[in-house]
Amino acid sequence: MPELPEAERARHQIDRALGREIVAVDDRDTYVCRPHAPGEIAAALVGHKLARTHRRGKFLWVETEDGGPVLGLHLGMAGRIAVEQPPAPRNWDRFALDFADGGRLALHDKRRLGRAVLEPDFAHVGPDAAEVGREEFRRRIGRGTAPLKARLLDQRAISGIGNLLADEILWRARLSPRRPAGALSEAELDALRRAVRAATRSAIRKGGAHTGDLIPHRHRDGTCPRCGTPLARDTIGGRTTYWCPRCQPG
DNA sequence: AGCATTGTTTCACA
DNA sequence: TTGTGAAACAATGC
Repeated sequence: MPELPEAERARHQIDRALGREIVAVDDRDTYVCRPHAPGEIAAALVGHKLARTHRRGKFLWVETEDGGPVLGLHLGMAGRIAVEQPPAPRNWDRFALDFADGGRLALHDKRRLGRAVLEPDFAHVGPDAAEVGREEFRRRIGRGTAPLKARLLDQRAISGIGNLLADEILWRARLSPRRPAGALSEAELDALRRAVRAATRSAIRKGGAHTGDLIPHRHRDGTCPRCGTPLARDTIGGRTTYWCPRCQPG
């Protein structure tokens, strides 16, 4: 599930747990908590209270009160954040904080590609896709020979766009996912940025990246919801890509 | 059985 | 050196 809209939703979940004292931490999953050893995150967090949540793209982090340790979280391919008062015991809770009031914050993740880490480093993560300014967007996206879709998925360029959102954005902007990123005009880059913001905000409002207009048609035999042309399908940027060959030529 | 998957990182190669 | 693309990672569902 998780792209930028789901990460934003997860951030709101974490907000519900602010101010409560952490009394226990389940950090036993050494893959999700790598490179930390079991107990390391627990030792750092127990006794602290979560103070403030942040998000850049799909990356989440939480400050603790009085300048205490920072906890970084990532939902990976299938993660969710759940904050529950009477903690419902669940399978697939890969990481969890227990609070003094009996509540629990859990990273629920069937796959184990989610991540919990202390003092996360975002030096290599680009600006948030919904916040990036026009000039910086032109500079970071409109360069190189990589296909446009691959560039949108590159979290070092801008962060937050995943496979579904990328297809939705390119369809809205009427741009081919195969176009070399550096070949776009400034006008095309500006239009693309508008589509990024519009699709992202719409997805946050509606509840997820899967709510896009193109997404229900993203399957073999799918047709363009705008013109009815059968959608093209190929692997671009390492991911399965659907687009309308008529609306998005090139 | 085999392949695909809404993500990220690492490695190989031009 | 830089940029790009493929593979690895873990686990599940079709």
